[in-house]
Amino acid sequence: MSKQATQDMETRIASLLKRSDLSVTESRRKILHLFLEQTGALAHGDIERKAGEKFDRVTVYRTLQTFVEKGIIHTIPTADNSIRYALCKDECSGGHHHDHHIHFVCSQCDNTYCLDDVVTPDIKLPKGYQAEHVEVVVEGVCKNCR
Amino acid sequence: MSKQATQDMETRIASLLKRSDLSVTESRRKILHLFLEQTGALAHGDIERKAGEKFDRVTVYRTLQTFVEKGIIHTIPTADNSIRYALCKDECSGGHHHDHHIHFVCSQCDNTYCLDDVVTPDIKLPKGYQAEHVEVVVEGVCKNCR
DNA sequence: GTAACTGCAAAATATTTGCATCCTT
DNA sequence: AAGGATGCAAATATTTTGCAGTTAC
Repeated sequence: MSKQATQDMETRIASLLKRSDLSVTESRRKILHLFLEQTGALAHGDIERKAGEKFDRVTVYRTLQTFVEKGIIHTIPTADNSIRYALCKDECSGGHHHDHHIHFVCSQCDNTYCLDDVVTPDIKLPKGYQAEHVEVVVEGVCKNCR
Repeated sequence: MSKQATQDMETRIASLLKRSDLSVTESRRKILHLFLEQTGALAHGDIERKAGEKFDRVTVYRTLQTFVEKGIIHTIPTADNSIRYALCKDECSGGHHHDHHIHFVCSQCDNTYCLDDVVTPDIKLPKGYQAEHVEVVVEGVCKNCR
């Protein structure tokens, strides 16, 4: 990455954090960096692994929790009980999530993608049920694995 | 419950187990009973609680796993990392799941329902992605909590 | 300087495994 | 009788909490 690009990335990270009233600390910068430099979602374990021995496991837990609360990342439920986290789009920060996109988990490479261009469909519920949020997770084979 | 109804239930349980080549043991009968006598889905913890001190925690783990493998129950992913299990409809036993229904989690009472009458919508994916299974979880307020 | 963040230790939970014993067929 | 299922003990793994030291602003 060019010096300029790195610079941009750091600026972006700092502004993301400040916008959420979070102080710019090393672990937050580093973890946010991991999310920004790749497409898919990350599980807690991925982050620990990618970060090397950089910081404590507890810090990862706390940082992820903070990010979720502030609306910087959101969780993606999957059937195998491993929660994954992905960056929210700009519009949904500030705790107000507008993540009306669907998620895709590849059964081959296990990568998880936010398909931002695919909006969640309207679901017609039986009488009496009132929907607040719809989560769609599609499992299948991704672009790269075919 | 009448003696007749209890009898029917036990017969149904035994036949469900035998159909899946499982021996009819006390813990399997008991756990299956819990699923049959209620509408919603159960988490591992619910089962331990409802079963009282009846059997070992390990047995619950193993029994649930067996039931999932045999297609007697299926898992429902939720955002809070607590996997829930629900009975499969008759048609989908034998490992071949046709659970094309959606799931509903009530944000008030935390109950989870299989809405068998609501089929999962067709999702149009971007070029290159190939869907194998679509999971829809709707969060909101259920019939009983309004 | 002060409030917030981090790392370490340790507690609390959750899940998995091995093995001897018991139960189902 | 034989194979599978269970219970117990214990090994692992995961998540949470408290607190003292450190860092961001």
